[in-house]
Amino acid sequence: MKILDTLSKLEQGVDTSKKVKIYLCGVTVYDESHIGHARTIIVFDVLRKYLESKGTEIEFIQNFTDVDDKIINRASLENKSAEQISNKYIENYFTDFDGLNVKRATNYPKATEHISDIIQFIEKLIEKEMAYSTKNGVYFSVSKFSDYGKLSKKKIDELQSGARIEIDEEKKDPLDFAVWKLSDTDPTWDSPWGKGRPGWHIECSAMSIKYLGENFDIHGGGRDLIFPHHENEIAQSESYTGNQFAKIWMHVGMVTIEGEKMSKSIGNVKSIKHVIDNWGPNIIRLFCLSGHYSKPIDYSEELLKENLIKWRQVETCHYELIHANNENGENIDELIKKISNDFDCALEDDFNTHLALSSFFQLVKESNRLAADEKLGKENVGTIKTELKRMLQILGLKIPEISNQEKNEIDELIKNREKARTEKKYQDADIIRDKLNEMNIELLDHKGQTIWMRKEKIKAEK
RNA sequence: GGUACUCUGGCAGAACGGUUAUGCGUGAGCCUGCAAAGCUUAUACAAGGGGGUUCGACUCCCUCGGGUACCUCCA
Repeated sequence: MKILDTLSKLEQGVDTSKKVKIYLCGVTVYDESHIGHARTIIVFDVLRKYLESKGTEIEFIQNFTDVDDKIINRASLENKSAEQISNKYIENYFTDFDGLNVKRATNYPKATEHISDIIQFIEKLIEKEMAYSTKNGVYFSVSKFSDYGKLSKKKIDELQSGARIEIDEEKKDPLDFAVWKLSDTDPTWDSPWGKGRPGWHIECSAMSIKYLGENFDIHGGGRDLIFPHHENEIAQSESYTGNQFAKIWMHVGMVTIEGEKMSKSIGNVKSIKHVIDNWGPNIIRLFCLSGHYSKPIDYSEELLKENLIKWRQVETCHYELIHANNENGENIDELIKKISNDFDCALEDDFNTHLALSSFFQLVKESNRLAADEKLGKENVGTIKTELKRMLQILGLKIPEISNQEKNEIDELIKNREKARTEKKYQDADIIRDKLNEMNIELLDHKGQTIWMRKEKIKAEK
């Protein structure tokens, strides 16, 4: 598999013959997760599911930033401890992402649980004279790291002319950033430099190296993290180890809302709760995968609706396959093989989920075409089913299960409707159909048989 | 202002230096007792503006313009 690396700007191969180690910068737990978080996390979810489906072992580490001024502010605002706030939003995170059918990471390390690792990390930076302490805290000395700016393609002298740099007389250079902040406001920890808390970037350096080693395969996150977060991580980590940090930097584009950027001040932040409630997990996942991961994607009713229609086709396909029993099926093994191969090739080539989705929908269309032509024979159903199942699994899409009891009930009602129809009692037949509709069951009248489909209820559809 | 990314038909979104993307939408048809769903078929002949390289550019280069993100410990 090849991934376009932000640092080298080249497509770099991922060695999938051995365990692949991935570190994803997760969320700062001070508020609800939104559709932007969902996109990044879903992209990485599909990446790992694809690699796992190929038999590659994945170690997937995703952090929670649970020390941050935003958390502290929120805590004082709500009269709670920082821990209460972060715990609340961690719990919230899992509710949201379980709801989106995201597989849990191997581990979710938290900054607060790695303070000693962080202190040890900082000590070594000081020892190497890459960091120094002042009366405000410990700072990383940017000028000592000659490659500073290599990820974000920024030049140090240009950065210095930036207007928003805080004036801190204690710092040797305005670009230097805190790795340890001295503070008396909780939460605080003791350190060789005094009571305080870690800076923002240091946790990811310390934790990624702790769990994945000095030189792991993929480091990911949203594009907005390139600077300063990932730039600083590189500076700290490579100073610490003396080696190359992540092999590949993979950054996911932003989600805009109806063409505008998503921001609290505009008030257009779409929480995951909101989007799941309105569209359900499958459509959100399709939406998040509908563009190339590196490019921005625009959240709009129109696009969501388009994905809804596509999802309906998938549902139809699934139920047609369940009921398929035509006598003379068409052999399409070769075609399925090609679609399957195209799907994989798309993902292998810089993880192009949009192209992979077109293969997926091609499979769905092909299957639905055969069903319409009554050529969905018992022999070819197996091939399609297997392939569909494989793709659904990788994409993290799920068609809800139905209990046998419910199935029997449905079959019974359909039988009654068929009876009414043959007797031309159409009013009676329609009453039964309406009743089934209320159970979210739609009927499909084929020539020989009526089949039923449980369509996911989508609030936004009405 | 700087840096990065980006700009393809009504919308979304690909490939490729010379050939139809594809999907949604829209029109027509099939199926149906009627619907719904599904299927078939038709439809866009597009490349932000301007230059250049080339026999030929959507694809390479320059330039102008639009968009998005970031520009530091924190609004």
